Amino acid sequence: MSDVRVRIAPSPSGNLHVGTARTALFNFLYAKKTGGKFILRIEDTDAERTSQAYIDNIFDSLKALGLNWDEGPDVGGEYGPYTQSERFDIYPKYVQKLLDDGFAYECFCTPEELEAEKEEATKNKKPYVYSKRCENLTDEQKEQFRKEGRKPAIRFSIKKAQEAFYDNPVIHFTDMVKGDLHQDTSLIGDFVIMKSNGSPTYNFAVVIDDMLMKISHIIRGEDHISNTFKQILIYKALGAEVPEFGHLGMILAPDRSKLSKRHGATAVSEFVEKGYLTDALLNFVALLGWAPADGVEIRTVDEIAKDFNIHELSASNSIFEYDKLNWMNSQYIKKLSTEDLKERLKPFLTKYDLSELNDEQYTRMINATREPLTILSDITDAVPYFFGEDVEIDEEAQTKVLDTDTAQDVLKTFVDMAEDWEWTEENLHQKLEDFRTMYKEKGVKAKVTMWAIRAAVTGRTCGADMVQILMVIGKDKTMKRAKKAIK
RNA sequence: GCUCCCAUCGUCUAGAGGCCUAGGACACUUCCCUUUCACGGAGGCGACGGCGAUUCGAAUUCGCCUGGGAGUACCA
Repeated sequence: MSDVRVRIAPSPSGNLHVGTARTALFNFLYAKKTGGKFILRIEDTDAERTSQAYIDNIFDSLKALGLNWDEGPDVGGEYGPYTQSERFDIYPKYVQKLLDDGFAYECFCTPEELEAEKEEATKNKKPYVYSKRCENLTDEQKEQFRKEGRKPAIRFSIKKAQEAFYDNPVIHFTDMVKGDLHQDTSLIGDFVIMKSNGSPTYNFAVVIDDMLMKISHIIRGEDHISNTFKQILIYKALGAEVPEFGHLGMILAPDRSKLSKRHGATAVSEFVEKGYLTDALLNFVALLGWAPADGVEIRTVDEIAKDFNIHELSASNSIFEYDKLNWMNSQYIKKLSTEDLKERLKPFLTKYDLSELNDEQYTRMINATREPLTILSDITDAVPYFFGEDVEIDEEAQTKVLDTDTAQDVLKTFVDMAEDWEWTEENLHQKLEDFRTMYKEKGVKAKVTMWAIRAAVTGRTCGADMVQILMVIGKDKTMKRAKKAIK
């Protein structure tokens, strides 16, 4: 078996999409599993839509996901350059070869003429297939067009290629995930491989690049299936070895439409900004189409790679549901060390003055509030009461708790007694327990007792463990807030 | 319109003729734990799109229908 070489070839017309990330992951896994190479190629032939910011975003996102490439624009490699726009000078040679071998021809049709053909086809409810009117132009006719100032595009002759390599116009290939796939080539129009401005089209450039980069397996979205037939014909016409193909189902939004901006985040970087961990995102996206044999869903890329088999991927589309991603993210957050979490949470705490807390207090706050975090940004609204002298009392805490006679009584007693308490974790734990017991004997439920203190000190009816809160806030602030809540 | 792909709980999936009164995970829900929220633990709800065919036997094979998705550019 020849060396496995797979690639991810994003087009920098946007930030790295989660769908692209999943495709990259499956390629990466395949390379890892087979000991092959994973290559990154930037397909920026459409200068109009390309921007450096997007290229940077693609690099950064892929790196953040840990999908490191063996060859690519930045790291180089034997078969560079790995940026398509830097490869423009190598395509004409292959166009010429196709021209010489009769697999391609010049087309002088104007956009208007092409448009008219298309309209005619739709009017007659016929599928549009290029008329091939330029396939057998005489030299005189070509000369005439050139005199008119027309510049030719180069089209690939589907029929010539088909007849040269297949007995039947219906051609087949075996897809690694979908199995036998077929297409009637007579329905494929002679597509342009080189635009009149001299730049190659996608279908041509990919083949040349994949061929020259010795890509052995092409794993990509199923939206490329129709391209695959065209590309196979080009490989054949060029006398090149046709790689293996594997087409993945698409990722759809919950409404079954294409995952787009209106559904929320679509780019990996957007998920990160929202507080998703790249490991969780990658793990989640791996499960869209792949299932672990042992049922253990939370696993690292290495663990996935061990059991990964491209032939076991699901052939169908899958829907991107936040519920499971959220759950997975919370699981990954739980596994983070305190030190790690402390750092990762800082970007989401910028609205607070962290200098109010020393390291011990900050650590304590994080440990006390980390449990319910689904995404890192949840921390923002979970900790306001740890900062500032006073707290904002929310409505529920005020009316349902602080306004009650019981709460007022509890607070008065608390203020009296706590004045003498030694402010250590162990002691507070004991004192509060005794406090609850005392009230329980008066017929006040433990949680009602605690609610009063919590409402006064945090302004809320729920939150982190009270002992931890008191430890972080300190005795002075606690007493101050408690007194303030007493009417 | 035409072509191609796909089709198991709401979602992600296991299942490659009898092991399936269809398994797991998320979500939802009940209970337990508990100073609140949560976490955790134990349960529950919940699916083979329809119709034919093959077979002693079909979620698993075949056909048709239906539904969903994709492609149909001198975009990638």
